[in-house]
Amino acid sequence: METEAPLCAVPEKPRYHHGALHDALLAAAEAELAETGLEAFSLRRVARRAGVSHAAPAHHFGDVGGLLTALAAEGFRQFIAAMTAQQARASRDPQAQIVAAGLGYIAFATERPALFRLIFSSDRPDFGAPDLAAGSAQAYDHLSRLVGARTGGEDPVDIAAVWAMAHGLADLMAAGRMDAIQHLAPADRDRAFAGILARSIPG
Amino acid sequence: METEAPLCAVPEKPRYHHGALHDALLAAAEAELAETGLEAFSLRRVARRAGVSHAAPAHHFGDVGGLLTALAAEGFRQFIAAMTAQQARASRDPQAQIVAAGLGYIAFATERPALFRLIFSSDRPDFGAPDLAAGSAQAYDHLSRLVGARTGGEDPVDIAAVWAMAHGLADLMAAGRMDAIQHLAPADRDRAFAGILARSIPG
DNA sequence: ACCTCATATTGACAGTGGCAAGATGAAGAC
DNA sequence: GTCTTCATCTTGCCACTGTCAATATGAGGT
Repeated sequence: METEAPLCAVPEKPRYHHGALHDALLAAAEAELAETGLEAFSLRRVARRAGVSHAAPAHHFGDVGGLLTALAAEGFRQFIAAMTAQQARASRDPQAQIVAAGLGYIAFATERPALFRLIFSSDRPDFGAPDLAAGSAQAYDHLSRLVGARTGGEDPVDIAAVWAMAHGLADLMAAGRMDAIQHLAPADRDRAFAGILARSIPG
Repeated sequence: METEAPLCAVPEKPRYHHGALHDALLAAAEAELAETGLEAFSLRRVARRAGVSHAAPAHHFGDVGGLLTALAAEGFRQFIAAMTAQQARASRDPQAQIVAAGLGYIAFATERPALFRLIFSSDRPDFGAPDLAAGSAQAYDHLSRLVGARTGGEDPVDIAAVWAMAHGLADLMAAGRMDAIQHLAPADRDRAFAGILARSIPG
């Protein structure tokens, strides 16, 4: 017979045993976070969005902190991906790579402000959890290597300078506080950011 | 008879008409915010701390957003005070003043992380409210003038660079993410911050 | 056929913000 | 003095939240 195997990752029919509820809940949580923001985030709303009972999320993730921890780990993966995406469009020059990574940093914060706040300005995820800690460390290492390629050694202060400049621009953009730059056309904006980011690069 | 008049601003006896509940609630809210953080902030806990009924805060501030708005406005005043306090200890040189303001920025974020997040990384206060908007604008103007004293004109991009560097360091410190610098002795830490802040100053 | 047990649901609990209705008492009018 | 007014504060209620224990379901192995 033709196999009715799960060709689609998200089955349409409401079944008691969902089968892929873990991933479906993560997707619903990410959508919910993007729409309602971190501060209005609710386990029960996520459950409703996924079309599932109100206690299902807790079963898979323990509690709201567990779900946000999983979401933050995924957030760090997307965060690193945003940086590498910008780097791929830039030249191999170490300085250009650092600037590009910074632009990716800012783009992520601007396009996914709630996720950005979850991974950088929230106490609710458990940053000691292996998955999340690994993501966080990987993000730091990524920036660290970029700076190292420029300076030769990996001086923590040099790394902190580059990191803080990118993070400051990103966080202020996510919060909508950079009026002066927010109103610029995208190309002008990126030029302004690139110029600012360059100031933080040692050498 | 001896007058039992309110010599003390905060009466001890529980009276139906508190008299200074507005201020008492603000103080309780600030303490509550510092202890439990922004994400666990609760109107009812504030009310309990102030020794008053659970609905009293809403009467004075409308809703939780109103209380947080008032708290954020007070936060901006303390934020500016933290910068000016550091500036007073530095030389009159424009560059030194900018660095000092940055150190005050960072000190405020480090010592009052919850308040810092309230004014920079929260959607709960109403930033359109007159008091709060004025505080926010005043903080920007403060930094703007400092940069202007250094460069002559007040180029928004120059201001953004200085602001973002200070903000990035402050936010990462408030989140406890700057491991490399967090472990330094206070004096060394300030020296490192001063060096990094200086990189963002134009000229 | 039967059993096992991860998967998901149901129902309850305390806690929360917000609202309406009522209680209190300070301040002014007569 | 008494009476009225009205901001202040409380009480009681509602819907909603996260978490827990108890229950129902059904897929896979024996």
